[in-house]
Amino acid sequence: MPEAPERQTAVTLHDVAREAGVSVATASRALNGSSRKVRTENATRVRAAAAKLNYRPHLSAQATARGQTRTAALVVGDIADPYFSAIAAGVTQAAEEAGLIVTMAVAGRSPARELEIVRTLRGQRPRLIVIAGSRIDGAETRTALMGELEAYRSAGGRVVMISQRDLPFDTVTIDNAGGAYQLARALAAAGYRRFAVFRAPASVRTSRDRCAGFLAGLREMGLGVEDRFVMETEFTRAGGYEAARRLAERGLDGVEMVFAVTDVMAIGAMSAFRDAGLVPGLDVGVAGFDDIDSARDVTPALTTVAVPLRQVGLTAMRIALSDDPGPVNVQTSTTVLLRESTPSRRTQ
Amino acid sequence: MPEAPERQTAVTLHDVAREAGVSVATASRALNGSSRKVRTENATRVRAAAAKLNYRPHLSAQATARGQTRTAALVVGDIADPYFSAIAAGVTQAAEEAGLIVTMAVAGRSPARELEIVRTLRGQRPRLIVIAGSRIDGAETRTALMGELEAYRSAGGRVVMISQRDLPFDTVTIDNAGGAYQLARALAAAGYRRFAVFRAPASVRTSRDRCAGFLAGLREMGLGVEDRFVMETEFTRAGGYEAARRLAERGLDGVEMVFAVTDVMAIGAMSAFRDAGLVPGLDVGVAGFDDIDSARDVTPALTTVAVPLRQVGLTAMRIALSDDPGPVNVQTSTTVLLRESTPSRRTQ
DNA sequence: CAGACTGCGGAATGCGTTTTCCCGGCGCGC
DNA sequence: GCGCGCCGGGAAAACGCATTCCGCAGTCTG
Repeated sequence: MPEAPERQTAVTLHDVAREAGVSVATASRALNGSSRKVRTENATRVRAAAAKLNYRPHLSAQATARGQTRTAALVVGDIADPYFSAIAAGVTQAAEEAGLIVTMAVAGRSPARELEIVRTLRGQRPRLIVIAGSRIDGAETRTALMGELEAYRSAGGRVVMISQRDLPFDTVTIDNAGGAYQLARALAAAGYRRFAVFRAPASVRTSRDRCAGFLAGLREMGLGVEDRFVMETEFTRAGGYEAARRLAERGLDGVEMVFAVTDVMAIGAMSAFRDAGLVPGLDVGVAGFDDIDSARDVTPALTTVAVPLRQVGLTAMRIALSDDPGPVNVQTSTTVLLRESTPSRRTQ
Repeated sequence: MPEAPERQTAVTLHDVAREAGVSVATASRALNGSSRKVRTENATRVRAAAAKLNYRPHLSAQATARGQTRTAALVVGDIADPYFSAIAAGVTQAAEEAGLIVTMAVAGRSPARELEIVRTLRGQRPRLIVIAGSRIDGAETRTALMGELEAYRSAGGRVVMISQRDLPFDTVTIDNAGGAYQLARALAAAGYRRFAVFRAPASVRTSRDRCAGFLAGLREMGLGVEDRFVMETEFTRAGGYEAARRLAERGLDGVEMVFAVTDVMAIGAMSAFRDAGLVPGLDVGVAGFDDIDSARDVTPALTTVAVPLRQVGLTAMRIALSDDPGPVNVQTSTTVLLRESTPSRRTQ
C-alpha cells in the first residue's frame, strides 16, 4: 500500500516523469510505445514510477492530443427491455474486444429525445455511433436527426443504424417481414386456417413489417385474415392482454390462431385467454416474435421467431469498425421456432 | 441546409468565433454563460454562428480544461441479464436527469475483468462509478480493486457499490436475507413443512445471504431443512433444472416445497419438474427470488421476492450525486409475492 | 581521423476548451 | 474636468497529454 496522502488531484504524466527522472516526452513514449524507441533502462524506470504512483492516463487529454477518442456510442430505446439489452450485450462485447469504451444513452422511444442525444453525443466525438432506435416514424425530427448524423459522419464519424433501412447510413436489419412470412407458412402447414393478428399502431415500423410479412405468407398459402381480426393495440404486454380479452369476449369468433407481433404481446394475450377460461395451445394457438427468454418458459412454450439480437449488436460493431466505404446493409436472418403453443392440427 | 463541404474535421469554437467576428474567449463565454457577462448583441451573434456551423463543443477538451468530466461510469456483470439491465435503467435515468453521460462496462462476472475495467475507468475521470458486481468473493483481486477505488476516491471521485456491503464505500444493498426470511415465514404459514433449497456455490454472496435468511426464517417457525436438501448447483437456469432433475429422480423424497435463490433457477426447476411428469404448484411448490418479468408469466405464476432493481439504480445515483460525506449504506426493502406456484396447504 | 549517420532525450508546439489577467472605454460623483 | 470603478473584450496561460523538431552524443564508414 503506497503512502496515499490526501491528494485531491489525480497523478499526471508529469508526476510520473519527475518520479522517474526523465522528461514528459520520454515518459509518454515509454508508456505507450510510439514509433520512437526509448532506452530499456529508462523505459523500466518509467513503468516502475507509473506503477508506484498508480498512474492512469487522462483519457480526455489523450483524446484531445491525439485528435480522436476510443469510445463507441450506443443509443437504445430502453435498456431494461430484453430486446435492447441483448443488442447492447453484443455491442459492448465487440467494443471491448476492440478496446473501446462504450457510452450508452437511452432514448425512451422518443424521437425528440433521440435527436437530443445524438446532438450531445456528437460532442463526445466517439469513433462510432450505433443507433438501435424504436423505429417510429416522425418526419420533423427525422430530418433534423439526419442532419446531425450527416455532420457527424462528415467529420469522420461512423454511424450504424439497427433496423432502420431507409436512412442513408450503414444498417443491420432484422428480417422482420421474412420471419413473419415463414412463420405464417409454417402455421398454415400445421393446419391452422382462421387467424387473428395483434399489431401495434401503424407508426411502429417493426410491427408493420411483421404484420405485412405474415399476411403475405398466408396469402401465398391461399389464406387471408379478415380485417376485423387484424387488431391494433399497444406495443406492450398490456396491449396484447387487452386485444385477447376483446377477442375472448366475442367467444373467439372462430379464430384458431393468434399471431402477436411481439413475444411480450403474445404472453399478455396468453394471460388474457387463461383469465377468460381458455387454454392457450388447446383452445387457441398463440405465436409471437423475438424469442425472448420468457418465450421458452411460459406454458405452453411459445411458438415464435428467433431474432439473433446479440449477433445483431456484434454485426453492427463489425460494420462500424471495418473501413469499407459506402452504405452497407446486412440483413440478419430469423428462424421460426414451433413450440407447444401451436400444436399441429393435422393429426386431430 | 448549410454549405457542408467535405470537411474531415469537426468545427471548433475557433471557427464559431471567427464566424461571429469575436474572440474565442467571448465565444466561450457566450455559449456556456460564465460569471462574466457578454454584450447581448455579441451573444446572439455567437449563438447564431454556432447554430449555422452546427457546432458542438468538444467534450474531451472541455473536460481537460475544466478539470472534470460530466460522465458517470457503470459497471455491470452482464447487461443482457434482467437483473443488471433493470439496475442500469435506473442508473441511466438518474444520470440523464443530472445531465451526465453514462459509460458502461460489463465485467462478465469475472473479478479480474472487473478490476481491469475499474483501472481503465479511472482514466476516464468520471464523476462517479457505480459498481453492480456479481458479488463473488476473491481475495487477491479484491484488495487490488480496493486500492484502485481508493485511489480514485482520493482523487475526488465518488464510488457506490451495489449489494457489496463489506467494502468501505457507499453502498446500496438489497435486503436479501430479510426478504428470504419473510418468504420462509410466509411459506411456513401457508402450511409447508418439508423444504429443499437450491443454492449457488458459497462464493456467491447473494446466494449465501438468501439461503441463510431463508433458513433463519424457517428456524423462527420451528422448522428446518435437512442438509441433503440444501443443494448446491449453478447460479443459472440450467443449474436450477439440474437440481430439480436430481430431486425428481429421487421421487421428491417427501419435499413439498423448493426455494431457489433466484427466479431464473426456479424457472429452470419448474421446467425440470414438468419434464419429470410433476406439476409445479400441485405436486411440489416452487419459489424464487427477484421477481423478474417472467415470474409473472410462467404457469403457475411464480411465488417470489420482489426486488426494486430500478429503484436500486436510482438510489445509487442519488447517493453518488449527494455531497454527504462518510460511507452511507442504504438498504432497499424487498416484498414477498405469493402466487400460484405455492398454493396454501391449509385448506387441503 | 573527418564526416555522415543513428539513437535517444528534451524543449517546444499543438489539441479545443476554460479561465485569468490586462486594458480600454464609459459613466458617475465630486 | 478628472479620477475611479465597472463593464466587457481580447490575449494568453493553463489543462494533460502526444508528437514534431532539434541537438547531442556515440558509432560507423572510408
